[in-house]
Amino acid sequence: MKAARPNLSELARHLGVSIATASNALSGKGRLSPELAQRIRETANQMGYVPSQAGRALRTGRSGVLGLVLPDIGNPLYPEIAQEIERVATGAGYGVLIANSRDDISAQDKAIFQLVERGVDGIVIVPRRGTKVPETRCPIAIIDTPKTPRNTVSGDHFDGGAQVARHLTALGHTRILLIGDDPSSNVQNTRINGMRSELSDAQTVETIWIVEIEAKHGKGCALDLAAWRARGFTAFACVSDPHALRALTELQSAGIAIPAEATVTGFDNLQWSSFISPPLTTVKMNMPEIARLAIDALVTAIKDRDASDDTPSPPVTARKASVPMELVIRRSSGPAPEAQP
Amino acid sequence: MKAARPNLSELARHLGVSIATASNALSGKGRLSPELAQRIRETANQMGYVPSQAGRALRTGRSGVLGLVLPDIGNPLYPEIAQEIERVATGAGYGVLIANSRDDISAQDKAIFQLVERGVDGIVIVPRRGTKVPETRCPIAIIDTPKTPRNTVSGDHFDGGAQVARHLTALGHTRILLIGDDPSSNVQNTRINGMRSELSDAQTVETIWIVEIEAKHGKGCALDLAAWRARGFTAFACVSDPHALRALTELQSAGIAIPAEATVTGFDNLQWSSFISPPLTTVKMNMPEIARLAIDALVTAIKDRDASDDTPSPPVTARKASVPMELVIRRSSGPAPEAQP
DNA sequence: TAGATATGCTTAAACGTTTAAGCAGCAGTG
DNA sequence: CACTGCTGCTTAAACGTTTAAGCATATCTA
Repeated sequence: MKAARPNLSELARHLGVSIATASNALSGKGRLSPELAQRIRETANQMGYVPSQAGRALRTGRSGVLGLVLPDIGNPLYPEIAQEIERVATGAGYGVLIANSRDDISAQDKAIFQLVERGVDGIVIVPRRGTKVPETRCPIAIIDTPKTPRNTVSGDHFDGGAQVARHLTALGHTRILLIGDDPSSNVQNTRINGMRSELSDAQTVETIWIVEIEAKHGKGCALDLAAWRARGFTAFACVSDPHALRALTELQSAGIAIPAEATVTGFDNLQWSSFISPPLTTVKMNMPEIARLAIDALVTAIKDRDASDDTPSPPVTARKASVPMELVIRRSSGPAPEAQP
Repeated sequence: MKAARPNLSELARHLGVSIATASNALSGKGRLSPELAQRIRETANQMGYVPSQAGRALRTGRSGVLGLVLPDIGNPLYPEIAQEIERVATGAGYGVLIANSRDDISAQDKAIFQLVERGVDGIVIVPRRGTKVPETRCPIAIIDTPKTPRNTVSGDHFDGGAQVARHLTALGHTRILLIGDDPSSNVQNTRINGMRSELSDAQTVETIWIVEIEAKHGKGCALDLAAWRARGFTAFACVSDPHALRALTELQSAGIAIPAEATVTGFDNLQWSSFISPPLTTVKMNMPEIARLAIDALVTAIKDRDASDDTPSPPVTARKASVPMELVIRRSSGPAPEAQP
C-alpha cells in the first residue's frame, strides 16, 4: 500500500495533463483555461497534494524560512518578540528558525552563519548588547535602538523614558533613583537618557547599575534601596520589569509601602506585571507593530535582492524606524509622600 | 564578478575530479584515497563551499529541521524549554522551526500541519492543556506529564509536589493552601496531587484555582490570601512561580511578612525567582535533561521511520519517561509561626 | 600466469519543483 | 489564401545534492 504523499507528476498523470500544466494551475501563472485550472486545483485538494518545499526551494533558490536570533531566549524580555515575529512571519508565508546567541559574543556570529548555511531567506536579529552584526549577502533586519548602526526598527525607548519621567514629575517626586542593569546595553542607556531628558535640575536624579553592585556583593544581592529611601528618594524607576520586581519586593520586604511611601516603575509590561500587588506601572512596547515593520522590511529586501546580485546585502530599512511606546499606569506609582520619614 | 557561493560541481571542476568524488570526500562515505579526500576537504574550505540544504533535502528526503510547538511563547514557562530544545537540537545537527498554538485549541493542529507541510523531520510539542495531539506520519515527541497519552518525556511533577509537601511538613506547617491556575492542566493537576499525596490527614489542606476566582471577580483580582492567613493558613504552595509571585506580593502588600508570618513556594525556578525579596523557594525542572531525552528519542524515531514506511508514526518513546525535579530552598519558606494572630 | 578481488575513481540517475521555449490549432487581418 | 498573433497546452532543462552501478587499474591467490 502506498499512501505516501502524491507529488506533482502523480497528480498530473492522474489527470492526464503535463506536469507543467499542473504546476501552472496551482500557482496561477501560465496560460491555461480557467476550467482546467479549477479541475486541477480540486483534484489536488482531493488527492491531498502538498508541494515539496525542498523541490521548490531547490528550483527557486528561496527556502521560505526566516531566521530569528535572540541573545537569550530564557530572558523574559524576548519571548514576546519571538511570539510576534512568528505570528507576522507565518502570516507572510514564512517559517521561523530560531537561534540562540546565548549571550555569548562569538555565538551570535556563529548563529547567523548557521542560519545562512541552512538557507534562510533573511534574518531578524536582536543584537547582544554592544556587538557588531556581520555583513552577509543575506538580508538582516536589526531590532535594537534607533541609534544602533543599521538598525531597522525599534521601540522609541527614549520617549518611553521621557513618559515615565513626566509621570513621576507630575506625581511630585523630586528625588528619583534610576535603576539599570548593564550600562553596555543600548536599550537600557536610551531608556535612562530618555528619563533624564525630562527631569529638571530642580530634581535630584541618581543612577545605579545592578551589574556593578553585583560585581561587588555577588549575584542576587540586596540593592540597599531602603537606604536610598531613607535619604529621601521616593521614586525608583527601573529599566525593565524584572528589575522593578526586584526593587518592589525589596522595598516591601523592608516594610516600605508601595505606592504610599515609594513609587516603582518598570519597562516592557511583562505578563505578570499586572498580577502582582500592587500592579506595576510600566511602559509597553508595541511589539505587533515592530514585528510587522521588521518583517515587512525584510521581505521587501528579500524580493529586491534578486534583481541586483551584489555580494553584501544593503541595510534593511523600514518605513518607520521608531515605534511609540505606551505608558501603562497602574498602582505601583503614586503621589510623592509629603514628608521624608 | 561572480562571488556567489560555489556548488559541488564548481568545486569538482576546480579540482579536476568528478562531482561524486567531491561529495564522497566531504561526507566520508565512498571509496577514495585519504590524500585526495583531504585535498578536496581543504579546497572546499578554502573556496568557502557550503552544501545546499535544498539540494540535499530534495535528494535525501530529510530537511534537517525539527518543529517546536508551544502553547504560548509569551508565557514565561516555555522559553526555557525552547532554549534547551534549540540547544540540544543544534548539537544534533538540526534546526528548530517554531510554531505557536496561541492557546487556541484548533491552532495547535494547524501549527502541526504547517510544520509538516514545511517538511520538518519531526516535531516536539508541549500540548495545550487537555488537547489530543493528532497522529501523523511525522514523528512527534510530546512533553507534558507521565500520564499523558503518548507522552515521551517530562519532569516528575508528582514527585516535585511531594518534595514541596515534605518541605512544608518539616517546617511544621499544618494549614496549607494549594494555589493552582487552571484545573484542566495536566501539569498543574499532577503537581497538586503530588503535594496532597505527602500531606497527612492531620494537616488541613485546601486548593483554590485562580481561573475560577477570576471568572467571578475579573482578571488580576485579589486572591484574598490575607483572609486565608487570618483563618490560620500559614503555607501557600503555588503551582508555578508567577502565581507564587502573585501570592507573595499580595501577602506582602497586606503587611504579612514572608517568611516570618507566611511561607510561599512556587514551581519552575524562573529567572527572577532568585532575585526577588525574599528569594522564592521553588522546584526546578531538569530541562537540559528533558530536552536531551526528547530530542534523542525523536532523532531515533526519525532514523527508524525510514525502514518501515507505514503511514502513522508510532508514539515516540524515550529511554526515561520521567526526570526528577529538584527542590530549591530559598528564603520565602520558613518555620510555621508559633501562634495564629 | 590466470583468475578473483580490492581500490579509486567516474557516469548517470534520481529527488520534485519552476519556467523558458516550443508547438499545434484557431481566429483575425489584409 | 497566406500571414500574423493569440490560446492552451507540452517538452525539456535546470536547481544541487546523494548514491547505486560501472569501469579501469592494481593487488592478491592458487
